[in-house]
Amino acid sequence: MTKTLSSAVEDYLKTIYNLREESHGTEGRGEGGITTQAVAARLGVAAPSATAMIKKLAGLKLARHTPYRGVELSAKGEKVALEVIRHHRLSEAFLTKVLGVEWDKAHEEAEKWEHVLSEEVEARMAALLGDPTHDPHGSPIPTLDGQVARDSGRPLAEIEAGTRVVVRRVSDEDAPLLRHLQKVGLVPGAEVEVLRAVPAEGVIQLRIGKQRHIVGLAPAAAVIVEKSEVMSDE
Amino acid sequence: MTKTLSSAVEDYLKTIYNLREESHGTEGRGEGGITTQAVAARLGVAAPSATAMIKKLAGLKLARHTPYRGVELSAKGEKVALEVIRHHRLSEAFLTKVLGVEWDKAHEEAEKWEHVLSEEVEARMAALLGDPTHDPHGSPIPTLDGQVARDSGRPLAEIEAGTRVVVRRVSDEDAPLLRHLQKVGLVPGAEVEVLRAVPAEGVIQLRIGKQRHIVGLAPAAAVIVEKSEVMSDE
DNA sequence: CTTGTTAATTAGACTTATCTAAGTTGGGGA
DNA sequence: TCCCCAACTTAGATAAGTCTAATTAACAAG
Repeated sequence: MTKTLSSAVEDYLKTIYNLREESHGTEGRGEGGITTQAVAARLGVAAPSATAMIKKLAGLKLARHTPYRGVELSAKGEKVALEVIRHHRLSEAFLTKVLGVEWDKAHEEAEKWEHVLSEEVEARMAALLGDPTHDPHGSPIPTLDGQVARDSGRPLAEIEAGTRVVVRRVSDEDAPLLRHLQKVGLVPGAEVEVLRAVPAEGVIQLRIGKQRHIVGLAPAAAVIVEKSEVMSDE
Repeated sequence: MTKTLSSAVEDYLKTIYNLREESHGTEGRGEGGITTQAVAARLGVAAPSATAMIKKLAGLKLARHTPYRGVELSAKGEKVALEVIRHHRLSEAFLTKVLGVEWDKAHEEAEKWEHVLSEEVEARMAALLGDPTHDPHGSPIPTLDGQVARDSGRPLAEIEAGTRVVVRRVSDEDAPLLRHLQKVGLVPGAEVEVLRAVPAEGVIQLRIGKQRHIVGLAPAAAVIVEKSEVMSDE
């Protein structure tokens, strides 16, 4: 019944899930769901490859496909996607916390680990880490039964000047970007004040901790923050 | 230059290397090297699949192939094989020591891990484990520069009655066998006395530690032991 | 309501690794 | 020496996943 799925299938499911999450601020979605080209671009494959795989996923009842309209995961597909994402994020946490791998390298390593973790090893990793709820980049780790903490927050790039915020999570896709963010201190938990936005230059001025930094809008869009008026429980 | 090799290629190289090691007590070797069918059998593939891959390895200069005569690794092929085996045995050690995975399950997990470990993660695992020289089954872990401690020893099945030996290593291929060996205490380091061989019944009587056991010749062939007259340095 | 552009799909080919079925080859036994 | 058989290789097919080139669909702009 639980036939083993190929890594390729797992990668597509994960990608479609992630794109759906991200696109709640619209982009890359038709009404049917996620765009073929968005999937292809994220995975670095040609569009026809994505079409072919999407049709395969539909055949496996892991997704629904409306030709020319987009793709959407079925409940079954979402379940598999969440398992893969759990493996990925647990691996990232394990790689950084236990093995001391750098932040920016953990993602690509986890990209490989996520496909080879048995349920048993996954459970042991989780236990060893104390059942973490978030990975090192601040993304929530789905639970065994598929629950995902849905964090609120907005991209740092959209915050009005004069606001004080705290960093919740950063995108883990881009290693050079990640190194930059780490260097300036834009890591989960950091306290930040938006001093001034300079749209003409495409940059914003920030106070990060006690330091002042100027960062571009692109990196700032990859940083999800939350207002820090109320001293929250963290 | 260092083009990435497929898992399949890595598996064949590892298998040819392992068969060569084991066949120093002859079997499965033609003079040219390792037999096609030995490779096919070990990997669980049909003979033509092995032929095809062996020809591919020869084309990649990873092995020499004399048709109808057998295959032998080149220096380059052996180097790759040793890297894969290092990954495999480090993973076994890591899985049992750090994650607490059972002896008999570690092998199949490592079978997957060996193909996804980056050099960096490998190094960190090795450091965390204190640069172990042997895996949990007693097999030597090749060093980074390709040195392998060549342990002496003979199969327990061939030891004369009345001899006292110490277990050096056991084959890691077969999980049920491994569980059996663990149950009776035939693990690396165990002290054993061969009490009597009963060839007619295909069994031998042993004293393992303070317990007496009767084990079959098949399991006994998978256990490599060394005479323990001289109290060695371990 | 036609048209043009962009996205999506189909068509057809290639790669890797596998299989079964059908030849070959090498070496031992009569 | 000849023959036979097991082992090996060749031939041809299949399955996954990818690609480029060509076609088709959606839809916004005239």
